[in-house]
Amino acid sequence: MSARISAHAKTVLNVLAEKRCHLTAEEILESVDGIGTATVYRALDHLTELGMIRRLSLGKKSAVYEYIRDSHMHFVCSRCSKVYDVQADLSGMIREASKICGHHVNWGEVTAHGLCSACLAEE
Amino acid sequence: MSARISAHAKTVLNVLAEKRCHLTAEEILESVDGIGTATVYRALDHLTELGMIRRLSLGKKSAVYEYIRDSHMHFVCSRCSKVYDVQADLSGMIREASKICGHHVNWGEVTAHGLCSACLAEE
DNA sequence: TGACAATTGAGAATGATTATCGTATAATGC
DNA sequence: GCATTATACGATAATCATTCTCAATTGTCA
Repeated sequence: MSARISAHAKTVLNVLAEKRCHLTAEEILESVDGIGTATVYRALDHLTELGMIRRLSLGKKSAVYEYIRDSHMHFVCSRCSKVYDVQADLSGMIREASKICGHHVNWGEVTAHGLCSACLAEE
Repeated sequence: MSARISAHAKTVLNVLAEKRCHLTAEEILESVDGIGTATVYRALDHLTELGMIRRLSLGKKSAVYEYIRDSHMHFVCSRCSKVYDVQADLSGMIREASKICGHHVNWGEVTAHGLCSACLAEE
């Protein structure tokens, strides 16, 4: 893996950095212009390997990618499938996990599942 | 959704309960006999909705399912993609998350990513 | 400039999951 | 027990995200 970042990969990175949220490959594909599908997927893989973005599998659908900014967790509604960002400092938990599990932990992913307040109100 | 569990769904549930680990739909399909693909997927969906098993998207490949037993987290090696179970009581964290996020949290999923000790040794 | 490596896009291929649909089985009312 | 209805089933087609292939283009650097 080379550490070089092609112009197209930079564009993809900028999209993720500017829209401050998780996007699917398809959403990224729509917001850039004149970049092919394979190239977007390749850029996402490359940036993930470089540790500049993260890939998350939150639901049954496509994976989402997000620019690494601050430590936060996700809440996924089991009913409407909407994903919410939840600000929470996970560093202590990651450190803890690292100690327990006996492997070298780079980062941690915390996802809460349940019923979001909007869906709860409807019921 | 009916709360009834068909004979085939019971078989699927038993497989997950006996092998005490996360299995893909395909692995389950292989270890049962005379149950069609669609039926296994239907059973997995149904059991997930009933809250008897959990669906996890841990890597880039297929989803895995696990019988709900105790609270633990997962470690996924970024190099070999192997998944390790890590015993850790997450209840405190879930409670915390519930408070912060303002939604109704049913369960939480914690996944650590990094280099497993086996891969670390090889490098 | 020339040679070799890396990147690209179009489209085919893959692989997991879901939908369809005719049949089989189970549940319910009588 | 029998008729009626709802559910579950399997085979297979369809879908959809993602990856692969490959020829063409572009970038790198001596």
